[in-house]
Amino acid sequence: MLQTVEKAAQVLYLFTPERPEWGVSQVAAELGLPKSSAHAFLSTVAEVGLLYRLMTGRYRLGFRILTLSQSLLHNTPWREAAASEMEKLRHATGETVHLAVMAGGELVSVIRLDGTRPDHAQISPAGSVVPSHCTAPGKMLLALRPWAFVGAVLDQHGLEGFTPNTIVSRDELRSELLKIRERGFAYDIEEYRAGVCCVAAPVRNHNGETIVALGITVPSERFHAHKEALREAALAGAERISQQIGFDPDFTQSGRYWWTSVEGREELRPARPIRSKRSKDSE
Amino acid sequence: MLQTVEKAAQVLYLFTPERPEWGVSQVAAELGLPKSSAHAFLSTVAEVGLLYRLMTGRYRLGFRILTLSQSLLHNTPWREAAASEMEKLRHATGETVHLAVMAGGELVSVIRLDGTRPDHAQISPAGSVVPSHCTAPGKMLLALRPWAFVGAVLDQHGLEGFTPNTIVSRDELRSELLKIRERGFAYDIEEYRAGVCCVAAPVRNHNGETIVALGITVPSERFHAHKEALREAALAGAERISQQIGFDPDFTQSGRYWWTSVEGREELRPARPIRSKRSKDSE
DNA sequence: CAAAATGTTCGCGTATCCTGAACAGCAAGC
DNA sequence: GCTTGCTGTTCAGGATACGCGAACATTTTG
Repeated sequence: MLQTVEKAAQVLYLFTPERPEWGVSQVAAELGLPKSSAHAFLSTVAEVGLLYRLMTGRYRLGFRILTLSQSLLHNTPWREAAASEMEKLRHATGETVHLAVMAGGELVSVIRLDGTRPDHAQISPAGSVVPSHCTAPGKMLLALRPWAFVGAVLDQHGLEGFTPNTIVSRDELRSELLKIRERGFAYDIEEYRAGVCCVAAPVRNHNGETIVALGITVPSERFHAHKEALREAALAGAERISQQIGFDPDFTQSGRYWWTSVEGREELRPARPIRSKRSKDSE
Repeated sequence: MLQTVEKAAQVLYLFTPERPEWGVSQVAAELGLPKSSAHAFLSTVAEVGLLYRLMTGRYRLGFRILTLSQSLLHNTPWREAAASEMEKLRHATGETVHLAVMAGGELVSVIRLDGTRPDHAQISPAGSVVPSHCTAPGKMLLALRPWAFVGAVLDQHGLEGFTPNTIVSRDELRSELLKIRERGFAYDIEEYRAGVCCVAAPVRNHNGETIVALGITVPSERFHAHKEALREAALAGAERISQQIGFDPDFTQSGRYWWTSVEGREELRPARPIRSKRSKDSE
């Protein structure tokens, strides 16, 4: 709903570190809009301060972003607690440790700690957006959401293939998610980047809901040599974080459909009774 | 234009560190919208990841903000150069030094360095939004914009009074801005916070345009005792920063109306010839 | 100097958003 | 307990505001 706002967000999200500057025509071409519409969007978003207009008529992100960012970090105290636990995990394993949440159907990295080994896995920095269907934390978080949600995400972002191992079939992904849900952890065996694997474990709050996922990312050879140990480390780490921050009231964030199940039978216990019984678990 | 997007931004800006959580009814009451409209806005903005929906139906900022913030900081290299110069200034004066830009008609603090003296002036942290009509950097930036822009800003945000010294009359503000423009610096004599004064100087790029302002904020007694010295320090500091970062191409940010003048006669030289001759210097 | 690109403006038609009223859960209230 | 206020949510009709295409102004390319 409110497609105008959705499109404005799309425009905003075009501004990445790799491509920080956009003009009207470029935006129009990229999003398939008429130039005049692109102009209206850029102009309006700039007017409210989220973009800044250069003299040339091109645009960059505006400093009002900084304000929102401050507000966000200020009321996310659990970040620090999680970071300190993750530091221990990095020290123990020497590998790259990261924490991610889902936002807007994609995976956003919240904390990244690079491994201490010289050949630690390189992953994208905190704040990055990565697809959810081909990363361990992404699949972990998808697995604990109802299929209706997963379907909506896939409709919107598709199942892009990055390596030969990437799951690009909906059915295959579905059974993978069911398996992950049952086991309680997720693997990514070179599904996003060749030569890089990852294990992810869910961080739960006191209601058993999973909002964020912890991942340990490791170069393939070493990953396969210590698969079980890494998995246990991830699970234990996620568990410790859960205990530390699970009762933080700020941590009860959730999407629209937390409690419903993947299959339709197996059901997650919600914190409070379900209110609307929107059982159109379509597709 | 695009009032839908504007309202969505208004909704987003409600989420401050002091008030990080909002429900549908609260937003509706605050912005004077029907509940259903507030619902649509919150719901849509959450869908794109800029907000996050709690289980209770209340909302918080979403982590997609983090992504934008990363992009912004990544392509704002002049922050570091400015910060190092400001550090020198803090060391020399012992006072609180800050740097601010205008975004969405209000003043956004980009860098804040607390003074080293035990009784240094306390100001709001980086990322904060403060009014522009009653702060020294705000008035400095307004003064270098055409009156049409100033008028639009005042129409939108009004002239709220914070202390007996706050300028609340449009005419009075106008002559104040003209004076500031002529002199090249701005004072704030307890116009925003009682007992606190500030001097601001413009940071210019190589075209002579002013995008950011440097401020030194000081408790009133000490301010009046060293008024001229502080002013010179601010001007010199701003000048050094200008020379360091003035040629950074990222620093040529500008609004819609940079070049036109306050009065209609006196004219700022633009980098490139003026294109649109929108001379509706209304009001 | 010509030509293709840019950002910008304007007006019309229609799709989209805004609204108000009704619904469903929840938390207190005599 | 049942009721009264409060949440968030849904729906459908009517009016507004958005999106489009064409034309303009300017700059950069050839």
